[in-house]
Amino acid sequence: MKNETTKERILAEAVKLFAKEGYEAVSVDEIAKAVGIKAPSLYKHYKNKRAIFDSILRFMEQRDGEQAAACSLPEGTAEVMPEVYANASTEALVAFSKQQFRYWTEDAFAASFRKMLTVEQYRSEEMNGLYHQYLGAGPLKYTADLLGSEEEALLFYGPMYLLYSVYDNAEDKASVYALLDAHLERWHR
Amino acid sequence: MKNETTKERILAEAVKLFAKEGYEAVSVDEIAKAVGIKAPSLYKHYKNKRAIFDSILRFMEQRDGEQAAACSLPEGTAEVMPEVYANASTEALVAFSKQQFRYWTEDAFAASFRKMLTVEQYRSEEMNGLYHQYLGAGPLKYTADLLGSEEEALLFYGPMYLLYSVYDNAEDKASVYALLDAHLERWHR
DNA sequence: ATTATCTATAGATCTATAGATAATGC
DNA sequence: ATTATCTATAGATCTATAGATAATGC
Repeated sequence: MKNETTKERILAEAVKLFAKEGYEAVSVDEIAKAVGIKAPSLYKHYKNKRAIFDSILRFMEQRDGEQAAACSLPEGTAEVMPEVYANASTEALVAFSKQQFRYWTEDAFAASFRKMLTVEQYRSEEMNGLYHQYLGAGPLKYTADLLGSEEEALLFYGPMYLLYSVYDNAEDKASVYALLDAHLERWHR
Repeated sequence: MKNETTKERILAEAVKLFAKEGYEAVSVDEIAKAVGIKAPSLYKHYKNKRAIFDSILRFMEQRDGEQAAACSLPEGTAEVMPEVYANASTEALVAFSKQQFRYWTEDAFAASFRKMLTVEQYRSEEMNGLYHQYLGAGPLKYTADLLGSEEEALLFYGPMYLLYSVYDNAEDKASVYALLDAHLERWHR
């Protein structure tokens, strides 16, 4: 693969630590140790600890934009573009959901980011907003718009949302993917 | 109501702060301020900061035991007492689930405790275990035992689990209870 | 007389900076 | 010559204790 820069390694180690312990509980010394440098060296790459956190948010924002573009699903909300939503098939929703689940579980950065948002969600309005945008009310609303029913959306996305938690705790990850597939099967027949 | 002791007030304020910020991010000074005393006074009631946290866990453990006893639902697992599980009706599951949801949202201590476990779940094996016991794999397994199907259990509990998150973020709490009721309706007809 | 609170503070830890030294690029 | 790292450390904050003072119970 590509040679990661120190700046990138800091981001990767920081998001892992923030996911496990929460932003405040992680010291810059811990991050530095994980990267294999001394704490003051971090400050050559980031202005301060908060700048590392902010970079994680911006990095994810960028990646999310790229991914949405790559899988050609409508961005924006139903209000903005109702005709696109009306035309999207349930098949597409199933395929998209499966991909999203794999992304939030298998992609190391995304998985850490998801946990980080989970543990930071109550600390500020901003974090609450991002949590729901990426993982909570956001996907639920998106699903409701496509399925045309909030109750159906709950039945569709609720189990997926719970499976993230099951996945994180599962020894046998394959069995969780099997459960997800069985669940999603219900919607394309 | 009863006159709360300072020791109880400390517990109540601490769980609120731990829920919002996470254990490590909360200083004993913050807890003391919330209670309306100076930090050193806390140490007359608890040996140290960790003892406050531990008391929260023990208090919840006790309350959970009491509640389980009060609503006469089988404790223990299906392996231990399969005949009891087999006889329990889906009606009872619906009623119990509705009660559980109200407990974890309306009861101030339980709601804070739920959030606290959410933000502490990745920090240690113990916290991961408690999170799943109270909110994740525990209720899911319990439901699967009663419904006799893991997939059905996902459909039943997944939406409930997601609604906790929706509830926390909702301005109109009543609409969330309406959604929950509509969801649970599916299982008793 | 005992218990709860306070002020003052020790000792640890944490963020960030200053300035020296080593590594890298022209 | 510039950039990345290091050591040393200032200054802030945090947990916990010591000892004085106020409040409460017999």
